[in-house]
Amino acid sequence: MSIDPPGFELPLRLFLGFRVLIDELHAELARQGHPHARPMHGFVMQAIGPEGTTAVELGRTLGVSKQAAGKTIETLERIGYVERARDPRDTRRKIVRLTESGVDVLVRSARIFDELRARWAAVIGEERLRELEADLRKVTPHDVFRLDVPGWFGP
Amino acid sequence: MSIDPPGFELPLRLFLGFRVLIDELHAELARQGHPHARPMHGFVMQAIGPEGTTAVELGRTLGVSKQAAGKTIETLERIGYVERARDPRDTRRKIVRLTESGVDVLVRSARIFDELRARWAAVIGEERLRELEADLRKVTPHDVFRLDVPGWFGP
DNA sequence: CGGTAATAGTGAACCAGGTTGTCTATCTGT
DNA sequence: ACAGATAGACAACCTGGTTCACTATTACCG
Repeated sequence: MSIDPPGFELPLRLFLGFRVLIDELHAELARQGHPHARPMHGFVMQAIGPEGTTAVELGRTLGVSKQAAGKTIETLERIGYVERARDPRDTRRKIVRLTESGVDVLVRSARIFDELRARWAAVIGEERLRELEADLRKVTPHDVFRLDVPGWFGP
Repeated sequence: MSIDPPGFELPLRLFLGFRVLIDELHAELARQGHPHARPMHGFVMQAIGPEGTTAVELGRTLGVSKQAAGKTIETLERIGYVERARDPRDTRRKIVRLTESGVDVLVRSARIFDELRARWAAVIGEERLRELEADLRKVTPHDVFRLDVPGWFGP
């Protein structure tokens, strides 16, 4: 009744690879003065983008409810990665923008990810790593957001 | 201020690859009569194994507290994938075992994962897929459980 | 122009899963 | 035989998700 045919390994390895990168990213971010950054914050801030967004818009891009997006924004605001201001042309809207600190996280994350990628390249070879990325691109959706990072555990 | 250097793509693709497989697995499981199965259930049931475990033991293998393991077991019990019985030789312990239905999920999951893997092989080639798995094995931990699937979002 | 409909944000109640702390019941070992 | 370790359960709390309900504002249209 042993259940571990080849098919089981692939998703596991993909997830472990992801986890290794994310864990090392956040260990390094903590060392660099961002101990409060959480895995999803990077994704969310990436989704907010340089132009800013609103809760509804953010919810749509991330594939979660506007209320969930609102809560996440609140958290990011509390940590100081984001700030909100009313839109003068539509006073219902509140525009969410990255603060300097928020941008700093993204910039550092980018640098750290590059370093981690280089470490992988040193282990398996730059050529193989490029192939790996190319292959993954072929079997994954092109729309890179809508990860539903939050939510794929739920109902 | 655009932030998307090469380093950002790798973790994203790994995660997307994982998500695609998991989502398709559960879509298919739902079609095959297991609409209540959740992503983590598979991992947990895999960790329970054919011999059965206890909450404490399960917590240790998964890398979560015994209470968390206990809650998950409760959920699995409610769905009917697992059943508990006192250990006659140590009446403190409650041994958790997969039910027929639980085993059925694992068997079907294995089959579905194999099919999904075959689909990927058809797209990128069996050879490249084997290389991809081999490369990931080199950069990920060998201990395949202790995913901390639950918990890597938290503090 | 004014009334209806759509939209943005918020709050409340709930759920899943995680944590820690505490408590009881049951071994285990000296 | 008793002290200490262990298994399980319960409570309180956190995060991040959901839906439902409500207000305030804007947009559309007859």
